[in-house]
Amino acid sequence: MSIATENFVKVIYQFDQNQGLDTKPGTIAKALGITNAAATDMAKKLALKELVKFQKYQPLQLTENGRKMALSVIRRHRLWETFLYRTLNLSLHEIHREAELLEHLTSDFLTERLSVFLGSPDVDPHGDPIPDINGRINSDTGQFTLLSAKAGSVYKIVRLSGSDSEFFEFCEENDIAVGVHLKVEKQYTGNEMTLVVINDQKLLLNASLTTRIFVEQVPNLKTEL
Amino acid sequence: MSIATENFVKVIYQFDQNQGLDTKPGTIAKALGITNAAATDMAKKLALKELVKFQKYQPLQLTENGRKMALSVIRRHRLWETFLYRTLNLSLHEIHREAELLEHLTSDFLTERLSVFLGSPDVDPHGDPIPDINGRINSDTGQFTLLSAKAGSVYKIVRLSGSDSEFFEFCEENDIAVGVHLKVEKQYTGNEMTLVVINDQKLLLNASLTTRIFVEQVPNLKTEL
DNA sequence: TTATAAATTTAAGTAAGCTTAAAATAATTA
DNA sequence: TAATTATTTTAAGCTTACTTAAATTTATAA
Ligand SMILES: [Mn+2]
Ligand SMILES: [Mn+2]
Ligand SMILES: [Mn+2]
Ligand SMILES: [Mn+2]
Repeated sequence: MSIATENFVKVIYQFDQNQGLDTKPGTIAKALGITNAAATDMAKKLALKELVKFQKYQPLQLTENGRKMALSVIRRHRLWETFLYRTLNLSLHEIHREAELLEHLTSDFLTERLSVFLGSPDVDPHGDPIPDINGRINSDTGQFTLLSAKAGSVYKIVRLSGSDSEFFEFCEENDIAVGVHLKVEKQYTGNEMTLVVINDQKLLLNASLTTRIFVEQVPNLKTEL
Repeated sequence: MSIATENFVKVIYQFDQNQGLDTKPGTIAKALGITNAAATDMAKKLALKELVKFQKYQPLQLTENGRKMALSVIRRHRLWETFLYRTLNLSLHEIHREAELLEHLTSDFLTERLSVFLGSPDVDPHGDPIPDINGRINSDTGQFTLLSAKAGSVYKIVRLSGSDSEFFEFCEENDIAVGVHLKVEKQYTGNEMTLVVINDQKLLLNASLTTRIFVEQVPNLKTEL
């Protein structure tokens, strides 16, 4: 399938995952940098190919085939990210930018060689789950965002969710990385601000950050650090 | 530029290198798997973009910009081949097949990171020269094909030129590889057959092979092996 | 509830990159 | 040289992936 088609089903899948974000043509169009008209047009064409369910004025939905295609693109994307991060030492935002292209011209053969070489990883360097060869993906991993973390607890960062370089640069500069432990000092619920401590440094994070930093409970370390 | 354009200027460049092969639309068309009409069409369009010089019924020629583009694609191709060969251990024909795609969606940034990681190689695993970042390529390296090698001399294989898997499989099965030494036993000039010895094994090669195996003189080993 | 704004869809059109069929030209063979 | 064959070019048409502009529908606000 074409690059345009692969990108199209991928953004539908991703917006569909982040429940709440609607998958009407306008949303897809903005994400892809095309006009609304083009997105509607594409949706109709992909409906004929049975990749997308299209009903006028309704949110777009993927068919089973569309979902499979999206997961296949995402698998290639995240395997490339892992490879570029580990072997070429690219940064968290560089790997995303390059994988956004490489994902489209990678054969099944190369994809599986990459996977084997990397030891069949199930998360990429951002902590994003890598679908397996059959499109199965590890959801429901007991992770949640810093926004809903409890004050006084220690957590392990397991995922940095995003694609813009500013976010990743900020994380890098402030020791926010997958695998790092942090303590939530206080939740300023009204203003959606969160005070955390990482490596003895205090950081006051707003919601645009805390909703993109996913953490996991660290049971036996609650009082340490 | 588009994938179609990159492939188009690349084959013109390559046919132009192998002096003798003409670069009329029909030749390009066959190489790309498109019709003659499509090749003529494309040639005209690329002439408008000043990548190709086009005169009815004449061989196609690259402009300076066209040549630069071709060399840039070839650089990306051969760096990928080197990378896939060294890190993922793909075979000589697998790396070609994959690089044929990857060459088109690789940013300048990634290209140079690849190059640095590999130690700025100047030949790929087939022995093909890798153009530098400015499009300079190491031609005239004192290499020649087995067809024109002298009987009784020892040579080092420096290049296996081709793209079909059958050729590379044959080479692999018979210890014909870049860096390997061989002795030319006899040249059957009339029938264009060459008898060589590699690792104590005698091999009788026809012209379709000897024209694709490039060797270099090995001055001090003439009598050994 | 109605007016207004926003989003979506339709319509018409474009460029890239192909196709087949026919016409023109060049190359080969008799 | 003339006739035949092969190649190249032109012409017309197709699909994909977009665009802008206008019409339609939905969502929001008065
Ligand atoms: Mn992409
Ligand atoms: Mn990722
Ligand atoms: Mn290619
Ligand atoms: Mn090569």
